[in-house]
Amino acid sequence: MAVTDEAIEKIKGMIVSGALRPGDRLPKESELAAELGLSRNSLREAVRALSLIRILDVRQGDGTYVTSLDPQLLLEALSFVVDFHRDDTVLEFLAVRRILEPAATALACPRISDAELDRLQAQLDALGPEPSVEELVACDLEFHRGIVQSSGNSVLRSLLDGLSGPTTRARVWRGLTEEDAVSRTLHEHRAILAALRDRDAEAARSWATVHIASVEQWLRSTP
Amino acid sequence: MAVTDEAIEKIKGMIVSGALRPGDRLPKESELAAELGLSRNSLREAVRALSLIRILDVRQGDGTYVTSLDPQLLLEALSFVVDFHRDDTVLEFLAVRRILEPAATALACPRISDAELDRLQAQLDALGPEPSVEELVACDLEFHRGIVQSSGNSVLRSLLDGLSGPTTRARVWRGLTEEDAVSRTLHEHRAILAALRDRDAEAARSWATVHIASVEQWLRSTP
DNA sequence: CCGGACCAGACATCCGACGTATCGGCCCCA
DNA sequence: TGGGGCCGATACGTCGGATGTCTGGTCCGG
Repeated sequence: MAVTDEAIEKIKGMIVSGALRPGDRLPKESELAAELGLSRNSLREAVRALSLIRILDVRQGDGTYVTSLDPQLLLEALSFVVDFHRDDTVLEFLAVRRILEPAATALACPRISDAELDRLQAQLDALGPEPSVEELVACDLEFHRGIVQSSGNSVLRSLLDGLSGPTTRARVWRGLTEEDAVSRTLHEHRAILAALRDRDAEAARSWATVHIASVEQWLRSTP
Repeated sequence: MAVTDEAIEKIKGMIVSGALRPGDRLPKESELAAELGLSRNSLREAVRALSLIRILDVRQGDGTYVTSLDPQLLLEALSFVVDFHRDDTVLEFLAVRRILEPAATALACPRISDAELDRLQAQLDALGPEPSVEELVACDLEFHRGIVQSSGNSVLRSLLDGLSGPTTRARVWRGLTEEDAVSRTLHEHRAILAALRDRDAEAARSWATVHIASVEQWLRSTP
């Protein structure tokens, strides 16, 4: 195995074993390189790789630190990876969202605060009559994120965040600019909010399912 | 932004835009470095980072290639990331599995082949009366993987694979060595198989839920 | 006491050289 | 002529050192 890969494994080992804990500072590059028995250049490759997936946080002029290792932070890397997927797998991603999102909505039902419901409602109302694709994407993202956030499961939240990042959503909405599709989707958003307000978990779950399924069906019918 | 990060973005852009397609070979390091306007060392850091998450595949003496970009391959990186999570989030991961796994089992119900069912059955039967933790983990992993594989959704498959990798599962099973917990879990495996054989999706889904919930409950009751 | 200049430390980037694995063509030997 | 091994070209792997740039803390003057 290459020395760089060894270094990645060793650093991973130090973190997993607890020798390095979240927030800890690593020895400076030259020392760590000597310690692991490789050159500073090769070590930098390892550090850079771990930095890309948010395991390490390097600050020029300061030092290299272990991140908080929060699920949110780590799964954020998922978003980066998802961006590489080709359009032909968007339906598979949507199918997974169709599983997770209703469940998340049901989980959020008894937990979401009235203030948050008000905020989401206001956000829907703020959308003008002729929204741009960018506005739709941002609104859609914020709406679902707000609900999932209230599910109380940070792994679930990060996963859905990553799976339906800006790229994926933009792909979907780009195809949804037809008038009726947009208005129907926004209507479904309102229905989900109403069910949450009634604390009716089963209705909220069903509306979430219907919402995703309708998007799915729309995508399937238009090549 | 650092030149290396720029390089990562540029290479990502080349792939997402279609200029580089799966299987394509990149220009050699020195050329690509000149093209992107940075040194070979810095470029190597970018390539190494993208290689860690399976976007690129570097072969010494040959060249650097874009991977197949299959969902399976890309989400495989998820497993690496998940390994870093601390034990206190294992319940959140399990909660997500509890959502995904029953759905995957239901999806697999009409699709899984008799041959695959036989294979999984044989594997369960092959487990001795005093299995080691390693054997239990391997068996558990293969059982669920076999079912999820038959769901027909490669994103779902990869996601569950990544979420419940060896590390996570080992953590769970390490706490499950008590006699009755093991036998009960294995019994649930058999029940899931039986439901699949009957092509009873609702029963299969419920057994899968019960299966995960019981593990969850067990973990929750033992600090 | 406060603010700005200064300085040491640590990461960022680059260069050039050498090691090593791979591939493919050339040559030799049946 | 067909096959197999040798060998060099090619490209990644690793290294050491030099220099730039940024950050944080210290020290001094107002």
